[in-house]
Amino acid sequence: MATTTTMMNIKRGTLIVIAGPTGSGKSALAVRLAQHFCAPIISTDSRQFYRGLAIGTAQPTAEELAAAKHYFIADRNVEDDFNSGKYESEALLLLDELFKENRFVIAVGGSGLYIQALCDGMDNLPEADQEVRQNLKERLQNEGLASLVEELRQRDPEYYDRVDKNNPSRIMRALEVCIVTGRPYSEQRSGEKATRNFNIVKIATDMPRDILYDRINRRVDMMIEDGLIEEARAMYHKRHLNSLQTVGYREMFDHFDGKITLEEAIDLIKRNSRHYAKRQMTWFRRDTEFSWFSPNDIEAIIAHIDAKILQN
RNA sequence: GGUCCGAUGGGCGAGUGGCUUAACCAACGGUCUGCAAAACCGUCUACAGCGGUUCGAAUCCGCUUCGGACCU
Repeated sequence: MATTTTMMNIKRGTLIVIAGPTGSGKSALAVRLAQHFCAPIISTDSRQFYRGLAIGTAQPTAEELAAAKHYFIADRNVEDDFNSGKYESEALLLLDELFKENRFVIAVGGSGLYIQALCDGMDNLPEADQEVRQNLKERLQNEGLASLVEELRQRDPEYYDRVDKNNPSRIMRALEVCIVTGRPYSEQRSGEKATRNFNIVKIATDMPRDILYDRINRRVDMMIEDGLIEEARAMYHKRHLNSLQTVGYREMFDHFDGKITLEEAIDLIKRNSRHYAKRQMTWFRRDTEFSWFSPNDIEAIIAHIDAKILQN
């Protein structure tokens, strides 16, 4: 389809984005909004995509799944390669279909990078080349981070100036792109937001910190009651997979290894979930397009969305 | 009543005269373009109180307060 040259952007519908820290009531809110706006739901949660992780990633319940059509929930295997770039293209394709039938679609989940990919797009960079990445990992092991940082300095001085030189992940990704494309990483970062053919309204859920932490702690206890231990055990032999580098599973794996007791594992899951929630809030705070609401304040949220729609 | 031990930042816990902001955990703030529930960074200068010794005390001495153990 050719890009429109008319003055007005023709938007096909509105994507209502619900974000917020883990345990803040996003899923339930999304279902209520889905019912109100007659909208399907797509997940923006980087771990709820996978089958077999229903308990530990707090996938929507059977009732929630029945109450609204959900996409990107348990629709692939933990072995499947997936990342924010693939998510962007798959999600856009899906939205194209959904907006044929719906004026509204709800996107809910806590993965900031995936939300960003969906709303603002990713630059056209190559995704991970397994061979190159493996090689970089080995070099990190053998030569140390300093060596990789030095190579990055030579290949991409501009990025070198502003990267976090303590962060192996960032260094390796930048190098990976330099090596695969033969051009500096920073040169290929346009920094421009993609334009989408739908409107976007961003809502974030918030609540007092002590209440949030209490909810997180209690939810972990519930996960244990619901069978998280068994769920993790079933994945134990796949523990090396990226999809299982996930709060709730890593700690259980350590417990299965005998490194920590069950009690310790549970406490660590709580702690790491709280840490995760904090990082999420940092991410969403930075994105000033978000409007923050108590997840229970449905009236205000709907009013806010209605007002936004009128503006568009 | 007596003897002895102890008292360190939110927690734990080193440090026995002069570089320790100890470390670690929690908490708080932040970074973020294909592993993102990942990876990484920053902040929180305490030594029970009072007096003394000393050029200098968390570290030595005395008293006080509080805790613990033991004895009669």
